[in-house]
Amino acid sequence: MDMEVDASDGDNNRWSLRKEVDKLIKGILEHSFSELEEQPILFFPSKEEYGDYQCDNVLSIWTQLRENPEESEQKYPHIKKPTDVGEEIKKHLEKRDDMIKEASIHDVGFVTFTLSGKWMAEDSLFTPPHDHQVGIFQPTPNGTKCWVPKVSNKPVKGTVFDTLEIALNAYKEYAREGGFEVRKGGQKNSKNSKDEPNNKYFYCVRQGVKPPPKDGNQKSDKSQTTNPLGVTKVIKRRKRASCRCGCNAQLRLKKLPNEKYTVSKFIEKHNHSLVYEDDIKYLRASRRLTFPKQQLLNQLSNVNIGPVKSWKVLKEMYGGFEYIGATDVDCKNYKRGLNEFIGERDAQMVVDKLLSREEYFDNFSDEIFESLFRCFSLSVQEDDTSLTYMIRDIEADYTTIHGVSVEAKYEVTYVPASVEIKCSCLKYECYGLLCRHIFYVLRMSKVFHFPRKYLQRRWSKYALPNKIVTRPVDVASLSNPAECVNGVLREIYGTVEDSVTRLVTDIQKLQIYKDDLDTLLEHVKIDIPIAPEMSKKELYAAALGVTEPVEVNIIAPECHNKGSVSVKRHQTQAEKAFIQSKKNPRKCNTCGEIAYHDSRNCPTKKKSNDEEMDD
DNA sequence: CGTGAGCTCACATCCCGACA
DNA sequence: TGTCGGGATGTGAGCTCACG
Repeated sequence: MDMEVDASDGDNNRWSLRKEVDKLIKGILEHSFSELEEQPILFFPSKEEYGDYQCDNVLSIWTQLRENPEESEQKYPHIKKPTDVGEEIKKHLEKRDDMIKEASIHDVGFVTFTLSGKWMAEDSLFTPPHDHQVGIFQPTPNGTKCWVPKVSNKPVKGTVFDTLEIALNAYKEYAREGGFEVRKGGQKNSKNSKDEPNNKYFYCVRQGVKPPPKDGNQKSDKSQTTNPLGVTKVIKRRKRASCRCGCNAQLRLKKLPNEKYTVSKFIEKHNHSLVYEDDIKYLRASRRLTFPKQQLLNQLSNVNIGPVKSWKVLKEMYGGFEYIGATDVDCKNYKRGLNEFIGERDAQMVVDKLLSREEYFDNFSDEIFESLFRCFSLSVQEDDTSLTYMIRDIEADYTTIHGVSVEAKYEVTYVPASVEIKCSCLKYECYGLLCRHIFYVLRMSKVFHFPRKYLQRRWSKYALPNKIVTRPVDVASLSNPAECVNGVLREIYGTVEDSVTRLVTDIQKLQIYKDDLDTLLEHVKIDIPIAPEMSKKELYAAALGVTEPVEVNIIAPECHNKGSVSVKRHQTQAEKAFIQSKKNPRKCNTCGEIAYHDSRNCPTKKKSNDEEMDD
């Protein structure tokens, strides 16, 4: 039983199936064998046909009764053998026919029983004690029950939302706090189908009921398939419970003339109990593998750490699985999706990535050439330490919308003492390559050697990284936006880590630092209230730092390694000799010796073969 | 059809007892 | 005390099913 909670957990006052069963057996034992102070001994039976629970108190009770046979004979005249103890328990179990579907006795008198499905499904039993309940329970006059989420900020009728997305997010947030999940419902489109719909419905995820199987499409628990070779295979169908129970809670939105949406109907009553506060973290709305976490999963997978181990790493990092916001299964599914996304396109992706770099980096020598013929200095300003050139680039002229050509001018600042140079075109900052304007200024300043500090390691023959993972020194120089995000993320981690390292001894300052970060987050939240939703594919592409290949022309060659990897433990010489000693020697037909070889692998034969090869 | 999640296989790793 | 064998358990990856 999935819902089973350890009955011994005294701090937990929540309703549990096991506790109810425990209570029942305890009552029976107290009633029938009052002075024995027997505690219920309950197990899950070893065999499925025995039912849901097995009560093993029989032997314990029988042993105690045998200690004082005469006294027991007086008190329990009907008990003559262990099976009678079982019968006694069974009799009382059967009296509770609302709760117990079936009870029987096995072996020496163990009682096994099955719980009634109707009893388990009864809502009142699943209603947790009042203080643990999320929603407010309301019995209605006609006897049906309903639950209302206890949330202060609810989308009442008449509330106006700018877009459907905002409305959905608001309802989802309300649902998360309230303890239920949201599903998108139908919509009524406007005449122009490209426009946003006129009406849109959002429902509780338990809305509706599971549709009955269509005639002729009825699926039994087991079905048979026959493959082309005529071999029939029995497929066992999995049983999956539907959570739909015809709940009517919903949010209906209607488009206003100003393209905004208003709540036209809001039903807040649910016909089922809501999720406990403790379990809200398991709701889909609370589970989200954020981009940084996806990044971590991806990076760890690069060093052969799979999703489950990565999830455990996250658990340690965040101080408990409830703070991760994702289950291990979420991590596994993400990894599977990522692998699916890559598929056989890995080679294509690598090539595309390199080609996209080529797009950004044109021929570098051209840039020096262009500095000679396309760039001219318009003015030079000189102060104590630096020179500021205005450079006119005749190739970079651009036209505005009114057809007027605008001359491209760039400002280059040069500090001769430290050979510091910066151009307003920001090419170096973007791609790590100096621009033609800088070359022009360097030439004018009679600098005839390439400034060492502007020669990045990656353009040199030492470009191979020392480590597998390197933190980029210059984030802006990364070639595409996806790589930029990863780079910035690493920089942020680094900054935070550095700050904490410095502040680790000063808790007060660390707290101030944390508060400052919270303030920054608040600013971001005001700026971007809802995190933009990226599609799965976009997320995978971003995580890998690639764009999804449109077509696949390059497929990685299949690689067959010579021989196979031995999974056997390495044997020492002594061990090999020991194994050899157990074998019986045999007579070799080639050399005539009695040894541990035969005519096929005779050393003399091998020797003669080698000589032949040499000839 | 997309997706969450169960099932299974094969391999890796852990752990415990036996033995040198 | 160290090493080995082998069972138990953990894990990654692929396959599959069924809900929505």
